[in-house]
Amino acid sequence: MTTSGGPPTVETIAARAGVSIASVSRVLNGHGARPNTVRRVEQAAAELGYVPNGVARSLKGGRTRQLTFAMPDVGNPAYVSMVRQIQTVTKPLGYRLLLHSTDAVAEDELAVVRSLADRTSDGLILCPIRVTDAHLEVLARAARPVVVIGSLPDAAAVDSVRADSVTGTLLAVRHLMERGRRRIAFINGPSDTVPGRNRRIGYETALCEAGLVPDPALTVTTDFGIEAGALAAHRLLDAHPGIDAVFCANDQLALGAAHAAHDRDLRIPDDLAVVGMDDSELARAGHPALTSVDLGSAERGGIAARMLVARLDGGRHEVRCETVAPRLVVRESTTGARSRSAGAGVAVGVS
Amino acid sequence: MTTSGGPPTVETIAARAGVSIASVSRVLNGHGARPNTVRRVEQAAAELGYVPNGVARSLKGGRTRQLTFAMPDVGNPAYVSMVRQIQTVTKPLGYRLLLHSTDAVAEDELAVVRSLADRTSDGLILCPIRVTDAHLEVLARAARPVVVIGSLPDAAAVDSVRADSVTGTLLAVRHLMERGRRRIAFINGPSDTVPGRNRRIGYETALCEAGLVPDPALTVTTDFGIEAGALAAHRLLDAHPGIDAVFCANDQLALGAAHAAHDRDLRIPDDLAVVGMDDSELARAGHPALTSVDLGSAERGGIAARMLVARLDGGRHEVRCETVAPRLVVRESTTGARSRSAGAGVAVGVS
DNA sequence: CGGCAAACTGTAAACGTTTACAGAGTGATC
DNA sequence: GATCACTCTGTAAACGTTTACAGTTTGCCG
Repeated sequence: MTTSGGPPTVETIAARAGVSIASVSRVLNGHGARPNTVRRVEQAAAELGYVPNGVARSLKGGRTRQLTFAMPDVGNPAYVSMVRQIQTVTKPLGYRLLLHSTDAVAEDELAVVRSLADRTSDGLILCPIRVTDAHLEVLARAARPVVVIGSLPDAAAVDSVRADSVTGTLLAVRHLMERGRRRIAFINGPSDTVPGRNRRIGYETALCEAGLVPDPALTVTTDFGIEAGALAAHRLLDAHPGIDAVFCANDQLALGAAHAAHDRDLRIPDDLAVVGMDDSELARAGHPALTSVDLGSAERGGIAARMLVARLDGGRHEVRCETVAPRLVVRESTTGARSRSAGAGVAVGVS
Repeated sequence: MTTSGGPPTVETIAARAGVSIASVSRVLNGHGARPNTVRRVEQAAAELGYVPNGVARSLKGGRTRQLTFAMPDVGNPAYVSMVRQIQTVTKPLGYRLLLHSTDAVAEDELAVVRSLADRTSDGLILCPIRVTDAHLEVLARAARPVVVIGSLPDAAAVDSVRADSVTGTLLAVRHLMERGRRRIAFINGPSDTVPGRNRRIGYETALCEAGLVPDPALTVTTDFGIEAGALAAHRLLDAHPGIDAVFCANDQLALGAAHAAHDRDLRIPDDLAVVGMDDSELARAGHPALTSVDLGSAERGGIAARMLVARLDGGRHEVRCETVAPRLVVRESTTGARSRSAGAGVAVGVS
């Protein structure tokens, strides 16, 4: 029996309205009750400012209406886009979002999947930095539904939605070649990841299909960041002054490369064309604005959220794997046209 | 009695270990137990992969170890900085973070404070867009501790941490005047907010203390955004070609102003100096890099998190209100010096 | 060996809500 | 008036964990 010291409970309301706790629950949840019972319960609840205890509801109902989004670093604009879209999908359905930064630590990714067993979250959307055997094992035994944003082996019985970095990179490098570029360098991010490898595949494929032989000296690998991109570009331009374009693994690196070009009095794109990836706000920040590959971060977030909600709604459908097609958003860093609508860009996609 | 269909419970472990459910709880929570009891319980728990139900723990223990962070828009880099710092403080203490975007809707802000009454969150950090009487009323009756990031009236019995937009704006405008600028325009963001008003106060104060009379025509108000900043700058420069500097309410607006200057073949900073606010990554994205006021977003997030945790640890101390001092990070958009470390900047603060 | 204190253990209740099920009430039909 | 079907209501139990309290066990000391 509750004491009078804490917030009102169904028992407090029942006593005040002169009905049972079951009637209180029925009235407040819209089940059958006589008009007189409804009136008395609603009046008592309003007078006492009764708010049902959500934890107790979760325990009895077997779900919390909370979803977890686990990603490497919320500071990365791609994940911010996903957060926004996940909330756009799930908030109207009454879900709350728990945010979990794994700090790109694989063990933390495993731990968050395992923590589903404590029942405080109804489901999980996970962006792993890479997928190991350990990932596949904990995912197979996850206590609640999981959707992975990223590539999974075909045998993995987990819903997933992924980007297509290969095609995105192909779009970018082809675009550069259509514009006459022949000495195209590549500044890759961390490459011991699926996207890192796919970018390299796309880069080399685009060169090969144009009859060019990829020169390993024109590829450098670095951590993400504006300064890191500038350093990498300086290194490339020091060693290979003839480079006429550079494709970068994200917009931060591309901005850094653009800064390096400016420092060397190279005009963009006349002397050096620059392409980024992710089409974040950073792509529109510089001058000229960056041509950038939009990998559909927000779209992936939205699809993942809808997949997860479908699973939670009792869906027992086949394992789903969707790929979001990339788009090349063309701006002045490759076209050179200067106008008042500098940041808008023209999108080129695969359809 | 639990059925055998769901995950193992304390009762399942107790039956397997041949002890009571109380002994299971005691062993797994490190309370007194005989070695033999410990061994049998731990073995049974390990064999069955037992994970305690977090929701049941929360109900019995009266707390969830979840904190809510409510802010207008996670897409704003200032709030991303806060999220990261809040997690840095709270995650090692075992707290999970619920993220709530209010979409700058005041009624949603009120609703999230009220939702504390459902007990699913132990506390709240709230970034209101403005503080109305309704805010003060729901905050006064909040069912769990709240810390506000923003300015509150002195009479509000709520912990808070705020920026000092007045001083930050003073720093920026003084810096421009120290560099000989006399026609300083001001592109403000939404001004029906406390920060919006404080920026205007700081701008006008700085001009007055230099013996200048603020010209209302040199101040425009706009929504945030790169494109919005460019439009505002074009309007200002069309009407007042003699402007030699522009101070902007955030880095997006400042980038837009810089684009407008480039479009008009105005050199930065020779013809037009530009200063932004927030010192986000955007400030380092353009060329030249922006001088920007760092209002200490991350620091405010960290302080708010520590205030909230102190309250949750039973603290009954006086209401706290802290102000984070701003710093001016000086870069090439006002100094003009071009170098290889283009994005680093030099910080000027109040100490 | 007996007494005492400390440690351990199991039973019952609590946390707050929802709902199955049995019983009571009501209205319609024969 | 009796019967049947439907609606409403209250009691008890469930959800899974923690812990107060009474009883039992163990070890030490005289």
